[in-house]
Amino acid sequence: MSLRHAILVLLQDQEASGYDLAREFANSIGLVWNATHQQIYLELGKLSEQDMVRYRHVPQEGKPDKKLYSLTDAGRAELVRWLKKPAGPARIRDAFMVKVAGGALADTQVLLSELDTLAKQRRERLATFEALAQRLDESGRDENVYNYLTVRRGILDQRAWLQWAEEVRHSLEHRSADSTAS
Amino acid sequence: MSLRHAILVLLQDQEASGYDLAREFANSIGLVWNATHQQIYLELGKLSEQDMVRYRHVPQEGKPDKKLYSLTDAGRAELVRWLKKPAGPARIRDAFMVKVAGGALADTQVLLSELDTLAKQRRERLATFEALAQRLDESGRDENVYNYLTVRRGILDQRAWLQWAEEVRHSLEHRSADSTAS
DNA sequence: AAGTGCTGCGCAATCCGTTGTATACGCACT
DNA sequence: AGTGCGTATACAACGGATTGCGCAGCACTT
Repeated sequence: MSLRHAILVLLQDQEASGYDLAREFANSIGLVWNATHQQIYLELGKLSEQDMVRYRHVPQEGKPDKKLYSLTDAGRAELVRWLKKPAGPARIRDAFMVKVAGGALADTQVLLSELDTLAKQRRERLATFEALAQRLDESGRDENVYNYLTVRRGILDQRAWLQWAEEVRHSLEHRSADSTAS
Repeated sequence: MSLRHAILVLLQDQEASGYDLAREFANSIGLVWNATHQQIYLELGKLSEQDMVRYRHVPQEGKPDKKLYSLTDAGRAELVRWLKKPAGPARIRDAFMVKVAGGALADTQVLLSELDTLAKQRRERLATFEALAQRLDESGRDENVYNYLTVRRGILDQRAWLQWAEEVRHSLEHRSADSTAS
């Protein structure tokens, strides 16, 4: 249960609305921890009840009003406390990998086309991250170490996945050629 | 909601007890989809109510009795059906990565020691997977494609993570040397 | 003799997360 | 004029997942 801590981390740098956070969870941090907007608004509600964050109402023109949240001292303290104790193991739910494992019963063509779709997404992300890494590298290095390392993780992860995808394509195309021939 | 499908995939090859499945979820498949024994037993219960799996009671000596589950035709049909429709995006919850992102507030030494612990686990897994890959490679290649690809994913993933860990160590040790000196 | 760990199954409570629905306005496209 | 998209927040219902607890016997260590 540390969606709350992920939110606190994001609010550490800058104040943000629930909507802003949702976007960040869809991009950068999303590779590491995902959450939908409903979860985020709910958690922000709890956090502000517990005085870990505060918000100020910001009226806008042409757009709905928003609430900009920021950390309180209690929130920062909670974050520091959490950072000290060991993190639990990472958890993943990768349905596509489950499919590959059960591939013997699957239609190879279906798997291949899904692989393509996913590979495309990964390539896009990779490009985004590489651009981001370069920007971070140029403007101040040491100040952004933690952001930089996070982005690097994203890059290495995408590359590893894409390399694996190549192997899969090779194996499956080989297979489908066999079965087409027979 | 496809813990059920992960279970069906595992039962595709061989009959297994809930306990066996739990072990597999802690090892091989665990990298891709995780589940605890309570979840597994619960899901096996539902699956057998819905006639997707059947079980036979196997008394044992010196050990508790067990139930060996296997797929029914309905279960196999459900699996095939599921394999056809596109998988949702992968979801992850990696608390350690959240910590790195929030590293500015963290104690560098704590992060480094946690990194070591995780790296050790990853190295062990990597060794296990590499051994497994070699065995699969030797005994029949094409029959085990899907297992082989799954294991390959594990290998590439561990390697990417370990490479990243090197970068992190480098950056953080540099940092801690700075702060010690100042 | 007591503690620890492995094999094996399971219930109950609670919490987390997903999905569906709702509201509200402006802008762009068709 | 209608449809869809982006900004912005939020509730309700359901189902999935975690945590805590419990039982039971054998093997091995301390």
